[in-house]
Amino acid sequence: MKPRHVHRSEDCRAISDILQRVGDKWTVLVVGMLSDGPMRFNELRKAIGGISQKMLTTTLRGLERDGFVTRTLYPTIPPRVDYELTELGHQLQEPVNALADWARKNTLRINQARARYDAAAAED
Amino acid sequence: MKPRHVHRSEDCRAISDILQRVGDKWTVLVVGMLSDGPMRFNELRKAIGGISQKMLTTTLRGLERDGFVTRTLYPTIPPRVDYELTELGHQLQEPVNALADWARKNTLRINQARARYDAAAAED
DNA sequence: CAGCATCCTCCAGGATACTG
DNA sequence: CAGTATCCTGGAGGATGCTG
Repeated sequence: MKPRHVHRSEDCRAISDILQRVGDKWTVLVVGMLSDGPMRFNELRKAIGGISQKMLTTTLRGLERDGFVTRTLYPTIPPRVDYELTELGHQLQEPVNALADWARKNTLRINQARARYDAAAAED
Repeated sequence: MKPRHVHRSEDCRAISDILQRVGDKWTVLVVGMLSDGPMRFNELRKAIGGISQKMLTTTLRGLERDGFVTRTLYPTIPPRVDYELTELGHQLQEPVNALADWARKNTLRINQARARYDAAAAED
């Protein structure tokens, strides 16, 4: 008696939750950048490009809170802080990359659908 | 010479885009509900529960525009409108479900990490 | 029934300035 | 260098009322 599908409302809400967690503007960018190894704050900032310092801090704190990233402070002068993916953080990348692959493969179809829809909407 | 990883900024932005597209509050709920077959507007509304009529409309229009859903109007009185997943819409579910599975498996670890983080933050 | 129009609230996220 | 503190804006999303 396996559950028929994933369509029960509660299940879908759990899905929605994680997608929203990971679907904000910067989270996957940050995680992606960290997948090769630890990085420092401003190193991340430069590598990502376009992220405000406030949002980088916020995003990193969130990732740290959820156990995706560790923060290591070296109390030198000037201070140095390394961010590194945890095991959980690395695992997260697999399903995210699966979605990314799908996205890459279907970007064209989606854009075509959009163009068609917009053209149809414009002609009346 | 395969691309080393998916960490190029542009790639990650594409990922981020699709995740934001699908990571809004209602999209996956609607898609999930439609995966068994076509549904009418208010049928969806009731099944999902908690969604405002405005957001259901908005979400469905977005899904239609991107080619994930078709809208069929039966000009009866009163009118009847069926929404149905396209092939593309069905395909989308696979990677989304993969992420959902991951989320289900790791919800406990995440919640534990959060509890730990919050406890540590509270004690000073 | 399946919506559009309108108004309102809240917060993600940016800009800027300051600090240990 | 790696942040915190403030202020501000746009847009996601809800509530309500009206209509073909």
